[in-house]
Amino acid sequence: MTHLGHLLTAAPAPGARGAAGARTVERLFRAGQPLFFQGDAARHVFELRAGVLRQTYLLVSGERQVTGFHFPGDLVGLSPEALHRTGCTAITDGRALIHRAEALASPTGDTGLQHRLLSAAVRQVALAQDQLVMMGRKSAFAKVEAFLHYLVNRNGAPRTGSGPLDVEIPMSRTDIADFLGLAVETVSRAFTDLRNAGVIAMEDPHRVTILRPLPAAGMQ
Amino acid sequence: MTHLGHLLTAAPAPGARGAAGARTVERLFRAGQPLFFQGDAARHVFELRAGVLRQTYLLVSGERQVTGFHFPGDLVGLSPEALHRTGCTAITDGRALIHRAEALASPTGDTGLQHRLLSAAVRQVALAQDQLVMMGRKSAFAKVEAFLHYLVNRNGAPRTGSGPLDVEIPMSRTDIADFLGLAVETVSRAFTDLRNAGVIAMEDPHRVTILRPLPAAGMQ
DNA sequence: CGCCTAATTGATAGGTATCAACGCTTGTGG
DNA sequence: CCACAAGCGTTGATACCTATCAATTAGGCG
Repeated sequence: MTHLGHLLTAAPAPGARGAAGARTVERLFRAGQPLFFQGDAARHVFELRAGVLRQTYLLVSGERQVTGFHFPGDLVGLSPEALHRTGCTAITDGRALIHRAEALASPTGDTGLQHRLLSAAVRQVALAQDQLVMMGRKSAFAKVEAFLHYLVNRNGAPRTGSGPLDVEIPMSRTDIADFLGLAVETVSRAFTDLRNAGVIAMEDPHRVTILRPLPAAGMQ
Repeated sequence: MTHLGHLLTAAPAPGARGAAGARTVERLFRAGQPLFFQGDAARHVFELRAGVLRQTYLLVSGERQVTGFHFPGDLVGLSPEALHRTGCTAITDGRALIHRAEALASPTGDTGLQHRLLSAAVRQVALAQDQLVMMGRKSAFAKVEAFLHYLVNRNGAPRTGSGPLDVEIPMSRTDIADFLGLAVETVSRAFTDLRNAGVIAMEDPHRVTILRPLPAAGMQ
């Protein structure tokens, strides 16, 4: 896998209403509001500036798979087809830049955006792989443990060494369950077990403190 | 998600030893041979021409997660970091074009390759999502069933309507197990159950025939 | 031939999905 | 202001499924 991460940081993001004109607009959204639905025409790419998004895949059986959560800095809405394969909904209030799809592939388009796009796509692959590793864990306990690790990394935590670490959990237990392929009750029980085991403290369901360092996700 | 799939087909692949010079070389590999290891410097991107690859993520606990299988046409080896996050091994004999990483991001580089690269990355995201949906299935039976569906789609099968369909399964039961997050025995039992249920016929472990149409993976 | 790996089948214990009930908060309407 | 409904999170009981250990068979290879 080739090193492309520097592209994201090297290319400055264009202003929402800058010289680029009407190609890019900023949009505010509120918690619970959908950004696009599964099956919609994929005409825009969203550059998340604030807030948390949930990407879901619906099955004919009615089951739901959360294929990812998105945090500020993520580019969302890429599709290999003309239609969205997944739907995307806001978990919290936030805002995003909306880029028109035409600017993405055309040679006359924003090459800076194109590079960031490639970088974002490569990063999305890596994040999906992380999720696969999470879901591959045998026990529900280990899955939720890995999920907390994932949250810490994605939230851009200050990495305060080995001390206690507060973690915001903006999504619901149901979202976590559909993310990890577990039942809601199992996720809830796993949190309780983590608390009883002294790994975390739980002030409320959406705010926990990691007391012991979590096991490393992979092989260093 | 923006429509980018046409880029892959629109841009002709450069010849292995064409005018581009020594930037791209072709490499033959044999079954079992590693293309790169987890932790290696990510200096090349592999454009698979023939054969099947297995991408794996090793955990410190010794567990292994297969993060994907690759088939001809795939671009393999992209990484958001300087090092490979996963290892890649050949399951069958095959061959691949090896592109140097420098040509990928530089403005003077092969723009055709860059576009194919973006398209491939977007496709990899979609494939990883498919895998997530597979792993999210509750029962082992449904997981293996979805895996067969996945294999049919990825092999570029002729799609002969509703008739019986032969499926090559180049990977081992262990690979499938680590791919789906199951135990080897469970995968083996699922195949047996599928045979007993009349869904498939199994001439040998690596060659099955789908007798009944598999349930659609998602929501159309 | 003997060793090794892969695949399969059996038996069992353990984990998780499922059904059910409860407390809590939120929001809505009387 | 209060009553009620609805959603979310948690906990309990139980049946089912799967991981695990174990044994067997078949095939490849030195």
